[in-house]
Amino acid sequence: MYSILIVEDDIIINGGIKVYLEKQGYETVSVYSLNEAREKLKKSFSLVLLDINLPDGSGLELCREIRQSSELPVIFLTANDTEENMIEGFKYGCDDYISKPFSVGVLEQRIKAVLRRSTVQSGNSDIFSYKGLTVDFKRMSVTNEGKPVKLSATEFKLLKLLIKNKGQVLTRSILIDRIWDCDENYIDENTLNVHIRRLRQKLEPDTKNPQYIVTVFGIGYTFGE
Amino acid sequence: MYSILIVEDDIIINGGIKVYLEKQGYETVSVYSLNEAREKLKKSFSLVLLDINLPDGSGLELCREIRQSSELPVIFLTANDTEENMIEGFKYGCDDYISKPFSVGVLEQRIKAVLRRSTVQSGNSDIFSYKGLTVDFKRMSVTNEGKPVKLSATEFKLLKLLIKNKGQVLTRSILIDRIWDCDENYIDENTLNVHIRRLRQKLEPDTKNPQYIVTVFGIGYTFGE
DNA sequence: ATGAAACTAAAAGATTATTTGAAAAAGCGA
DNA sequence: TCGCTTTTTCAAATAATCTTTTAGTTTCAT
Repeated sequence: MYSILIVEDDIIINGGIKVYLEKQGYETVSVYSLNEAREKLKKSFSLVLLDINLPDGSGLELCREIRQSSELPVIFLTANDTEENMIEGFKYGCDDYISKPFSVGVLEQRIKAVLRRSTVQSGNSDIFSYKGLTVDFKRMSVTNEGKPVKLSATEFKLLKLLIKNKGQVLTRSILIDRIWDCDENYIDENTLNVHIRRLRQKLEPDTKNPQYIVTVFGIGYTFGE
Repeated sequence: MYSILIVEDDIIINGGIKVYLEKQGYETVSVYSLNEAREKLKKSFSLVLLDINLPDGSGLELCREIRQSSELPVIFLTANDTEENMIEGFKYGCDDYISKPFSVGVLEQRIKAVLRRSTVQSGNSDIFSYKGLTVDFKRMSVTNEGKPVKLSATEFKLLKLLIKNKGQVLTRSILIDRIWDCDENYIDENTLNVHIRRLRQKLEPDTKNPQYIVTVFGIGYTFGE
């Protein structure tokens, strides 16, 4: 369950976003000023929607404060080009911005995308799990549907690379580069394919329909989805 | 922190640029040939300074390769009018060129300008959305009305090209040039039509009335409106 | 109404992935 | 170190998927 803080002084817009997002299954909290936002931010959220122009200051300010202590994703709501330029100029680490007026559908897409990215980044934890698969990077152990799985060093490296870049498609050449320390004497692409195959045999319940290691035809592989 | 790849076979010039830019706070990597550049480009850079005449080929060649997968800004270093003319035919949104001999100060100004332009133009994120369509260029994923859509490599390339040039009409010959490595053995225009058709089948709610990929009769295609 | 341009559908052609098996290399314990 | 096991690599056959061509149909501008 994701929780979203909506910081927007326009009551109509704020309410509109709130109603829509809640209908989509998000938890939301609406505030209308920087100070209220600061207060609420003592609790934790998955994401902040942040207006730039607020009655008691600029959203940019708040974004900077947030960045000082966390990686909480921020999406700015901008009213015009000037504000967009401000964002560019300030280079505050915002994750995205969206220009008013916007359709709630588009907003939701952006939110999803940002959340997806941010949960990927949180992949610096030592233990990863997805569906029946659990990988402990520190202990280098993998379990699938509760059962331990033995992987070779290369297989583990490959799986780790895919997981750490979950959501992104990794081309074969990138995978090869990263697994076989850059410019080792040339490695055949098929070698990679074979390693993928063995990983699949060990992990996938149905090899013909992989849910973990997915082929992107003509490009490479990606984890999940 | 910006990182700049310097591709220039003249050791003196290359070194001079490197020293100056590093003093200005840029990270730089120097290479002296196309092949070295290709190797380094597996890592990411903010900008490429690219000589035209290189021992193992033309910088234009490399630029084209870069363009196939990204909008990484390129500034050409040209030695004479002939080279400048060659570039004109080549130019793309975020490219620029500078004629030798140049002062490093001028070079830095250009670099700043290009970087500014590229971060503004390339927009706020890798995510594009319009009506029900969302394209995540980094993830290479597309969703339509919330549902994921699987595109082939060519289809994705085509869609990306149209979206990145939203607002202008792309002629068939330009599309073909950019998608099929320029002077591949001649590609039939109908091939392109067929790819467009498949994209439409996958994306358009009503194929007869396309809202995303719009035909401009007698000329080519354009994205949206 | 006409010819040129664009679209469609389906088959042929070309690429790219997967699978398999076997040889080479690397690890490992005695 | 030797022989054994495991892992990795490569090559070739098969399978899956994508691309291009062809040919017929529709749409468009004049």
